Amino acid sequence: MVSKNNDFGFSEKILTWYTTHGRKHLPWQQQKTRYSVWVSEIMLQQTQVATVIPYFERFMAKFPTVCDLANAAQDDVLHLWTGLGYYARARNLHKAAQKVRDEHSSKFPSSFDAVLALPGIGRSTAAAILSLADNQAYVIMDGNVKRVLSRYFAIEGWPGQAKIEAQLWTLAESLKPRARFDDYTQAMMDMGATLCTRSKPSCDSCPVTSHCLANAQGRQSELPHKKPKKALPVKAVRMLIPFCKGSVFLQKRPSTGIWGGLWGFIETSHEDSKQRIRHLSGQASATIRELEGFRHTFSHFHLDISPILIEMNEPRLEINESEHAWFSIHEESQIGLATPTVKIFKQLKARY
DNA sequence: AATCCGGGGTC
DNA sequence: GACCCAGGATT
Repeated sequence: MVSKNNDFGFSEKILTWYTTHGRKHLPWQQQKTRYSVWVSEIMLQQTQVATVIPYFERFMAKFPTVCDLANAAQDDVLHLWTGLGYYARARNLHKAAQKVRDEHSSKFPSSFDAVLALPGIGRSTAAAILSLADNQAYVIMDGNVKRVLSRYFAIEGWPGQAKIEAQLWTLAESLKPRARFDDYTQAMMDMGATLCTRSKPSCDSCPVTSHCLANAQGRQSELPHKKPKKALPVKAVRMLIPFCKGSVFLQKRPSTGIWGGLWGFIETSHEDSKQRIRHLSGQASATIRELEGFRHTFSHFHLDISPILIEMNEPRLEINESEHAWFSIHEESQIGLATPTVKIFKQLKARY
């Protein structure tokens, strides 16, 4: 038996704090079901609460049940995800809903292993769904918990590292309460989000500050240790924009890779662009002009985008690749678009 | 174990 | 501009 870290009563202190100071009015905390909690947890992966709220409201209004989601078209699902990022989350959500429909009689499973087997759900998200929606005895390990525990135990090393993360899981298990697993999960997230924040934590208001090693050592700003950083590489692409009578020509991107499943402009390297432009504009008389370029930064590289407008008299294009179509820039289509695509749409609207 | 996958809030 | 956020899948 591992020595208990909760002799001090860590979880009891956290739960008492939550009763008075926790968040209880977020949209996904009302009429909680495993389905609604699941949708919110997926949206909240690597995404802040304030950003998620309007997306969650729209999503639940459009797909009130897991069955509605399973039966939806992928383009409809991705459309509601436009601008939220990490689009694989939406594709996995859709696939998982179909799995629930086909293998669980449209009822979101309640066993940990069955939930974990759904695409897009890992250990922490499975634990969040089952603790928050069902009060099952699981603890989570998200960015908030990592920060709280890294400080409380003065953990050395970057929490994203596998060894450190395993250590944090063990500590989190050792602090698990005997009941109120739903409140405890929410409380730990609230602690990290509202009190044990990344910068300027409110240690004076913290219910466990008396036993916090970071506080005792005055190292709150140093912990948790930061991710080792490295310089981001720069890539450059041209985006070709065939334009005719208020519509642009887009292609549906492959489901793997960047912006998977979204619709976007034809991308070429600077070297190949001349030939591609000649080929695209050769079908009808066309005017070529460069729009203002801009940089789009991902977590792992910079992308310098040079938009090339190809104004055509007739929407005639001979493209052999599948999944191409014209879309009006003035009417909203029910498809998923990446943020740079939306940005170019806005440039075009200002012009026409 | 390291890399891939976005976009935006915050400082 | 740097950092990071209710992480998981892939390699």
